[in-house]
Amino acid sequence: MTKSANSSQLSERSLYLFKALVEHFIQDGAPVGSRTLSKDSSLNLSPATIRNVMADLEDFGLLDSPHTSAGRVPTAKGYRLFVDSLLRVKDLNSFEVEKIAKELDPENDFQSLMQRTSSMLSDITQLAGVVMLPKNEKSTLQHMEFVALSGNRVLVILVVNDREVQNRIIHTSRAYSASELQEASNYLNDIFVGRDLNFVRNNILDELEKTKEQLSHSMQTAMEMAQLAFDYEKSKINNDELLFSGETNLMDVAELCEVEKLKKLFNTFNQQRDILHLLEQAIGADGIQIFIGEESGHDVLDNCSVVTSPYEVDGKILGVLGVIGPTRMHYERVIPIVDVTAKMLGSALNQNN
Amino acid sequence: MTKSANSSQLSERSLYLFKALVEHFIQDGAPVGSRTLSKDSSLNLSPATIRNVMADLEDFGLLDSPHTSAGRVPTAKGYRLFVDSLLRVKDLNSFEVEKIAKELDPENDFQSLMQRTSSMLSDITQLAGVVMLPKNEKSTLQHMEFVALSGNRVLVILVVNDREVQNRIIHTSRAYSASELQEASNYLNDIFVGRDLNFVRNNILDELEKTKEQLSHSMQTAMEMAQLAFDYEKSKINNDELLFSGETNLMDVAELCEVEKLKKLFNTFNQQRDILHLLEQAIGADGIQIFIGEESGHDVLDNCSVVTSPYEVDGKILGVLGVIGPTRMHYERVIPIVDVTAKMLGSALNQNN
DNA sequence: ATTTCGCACTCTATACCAGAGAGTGCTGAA
DNA sequence: TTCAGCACTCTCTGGTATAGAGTGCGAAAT
Repeated sequence: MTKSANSSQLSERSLYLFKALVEHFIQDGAPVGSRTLSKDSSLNLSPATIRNVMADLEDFGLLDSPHTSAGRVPTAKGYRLFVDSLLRVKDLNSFEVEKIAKELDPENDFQSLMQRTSSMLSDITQLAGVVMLPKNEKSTLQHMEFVALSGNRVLVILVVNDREVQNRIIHTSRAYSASELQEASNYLNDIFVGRDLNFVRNNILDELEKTKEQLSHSMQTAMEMAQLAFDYEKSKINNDELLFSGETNLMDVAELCEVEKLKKLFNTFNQQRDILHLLEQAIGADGIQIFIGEESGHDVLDNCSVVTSPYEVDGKILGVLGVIGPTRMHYERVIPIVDVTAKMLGSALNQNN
Repeated sequence: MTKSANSSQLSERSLYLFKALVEHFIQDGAPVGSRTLSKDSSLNLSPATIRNVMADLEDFGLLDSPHTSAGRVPTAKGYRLFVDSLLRVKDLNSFEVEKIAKELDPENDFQSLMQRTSSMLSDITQLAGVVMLPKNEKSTLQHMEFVALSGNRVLVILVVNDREVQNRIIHTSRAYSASELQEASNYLNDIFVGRDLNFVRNNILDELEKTKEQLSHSMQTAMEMAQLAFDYEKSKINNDELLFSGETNLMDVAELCEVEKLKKLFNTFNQQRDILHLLEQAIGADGIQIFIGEESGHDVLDNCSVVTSPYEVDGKILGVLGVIGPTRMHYERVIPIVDVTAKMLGSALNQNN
């Protein structure tokens, strides 16, 4: 102990044993004792020696024992060391790559591509999958269309960012004819196509004011349309920025089998807020990022790890996807899955772009 | 016992006691014993007498005892009798009606109205809410629009049934200009607006063939558009016909607190199939319909009841909504909530129609 | 004839105890 | 430095005893 406490580095052997212990624990879920590890690891050491090493590892904060006679389990810090330095990631077999590729067929439209990505992640890992939809901070308006409905109602359709369609119903002061609406939309399209949506929202009235002299009739229509359409937009809260899948898989996880914990976790998923916040931290990361247990800063995720990766098109990061599971998960398998999925989603989006 | 076995009718007093017992059980969740009931019910009977009555009720299949010394619980048949004949439904207080009305503001668009209905149901009952979206068997096409995207891609927008917007991306053999697309959509709109979507799907090519002589250029464009747009339509599976809310509320229900059961239940929700099937049975019902425990025919719902009501516009039933909870739920409260919600949703849909 | 009392009986839940098993830490010898 | 030995700690399991709740039934009371 004196030695290991002095040296800030752990010996090769200690690390080897630590790795063996973590792998063993990930496999079994039960605290690992010295006897087990002695048999298990290829270096022939007696349980007693291993106990010494384990005591050192515990001093370093890498291991913990639930109680005196229960073997050791890795701490969050331990997992951190494990995934950062000791883990050797497995390559995916061709069958798995095939499966991912098949699910992420670029032929799918945007929304269903996202949906498929999420459920594929949960399916293949048997954990919970999550996909953050692209933040549309820089949404450019591509097309605008008005359709007359019955009553004094008009359906507004906005095509944004070359793929996304938003629609909403507005109530107008009077009924408009199809041709009036056509005229108004032509007019507005001419001015605003290619502009940022926020810009449109903020400047629409001013812009229209400026060009008031022109064709006053279609102007009037356009004014009302635009005003109503973007009033609505302002009040709209987009509450569905995350797509979850396979939450029920987590019910099989022994660490989470208390109903109370599960409830909190599921509620957190439903609220989205906390998870969104977490994933936003990963958006800047260069590739895979892993949040282990308490590291995430959210109590509900205490026994959970989140493996994330941003996905990008043309080098621009659009969003983040990942997998949520117990800290005791098969990182060597989950990590490449998340990695490959992020890359494939990026390229699928690129193709269908 | 001889007497009650002979007479197929239960005495007034037995029914009164039965009702008291069910109410007591719904309140507490614990099997109800003779002593408790004797104190509780206003008619002054000794526990022994009540025991006799309870034995009769058990013979009738209305009660069951988990074991010899545990008091009685209602059976599914018992609940049936209770909700059909004994239950006195409470009126909602104005506060609750207010709340429902507020959530179901007709100003909301169709999709969010449905979403709000579901979450309001779960919120107000503290159980799980479910709303079946209208089956669009008779979808009439109201408007059709093509928007050119980058690459050889075209965004197809269909407005259906005066409220619903469907959109999809098709890949075309070459790039089309905005004006070509405009021409094509004008052309197709002229022919098909107001027709049933199935009709359009099946006859689109024939119809176009018939009018081939006319303007051959816009025809060609229209042909390709139409074909691709509705090919896609054919392959599309609408998997989201139900909107669930508040599933996690069920985690508090004592009867379901085993993780295994919860998992099965949640999976059933996700698959939608079974619940959809159940709700379809309620679509023909005249008003509130209740499925109690095993009656539903799905094992996962063994300890659950489903309270449903169809909602309608102009006397036409559009779909079904309801609440899923433990058999031991406060029917006298849940029933009017479901009832009022269905009516209010109907009128909200009517107004925004 | 119905209701009630008394009593024996059944079943569950809880606490307590003992023993087995797993694992540790420490000491002293190799 | 490693390791065998040993005392110790803690959990888990099974058995037993006991209290409590509730029943069913026969006999007495109304």
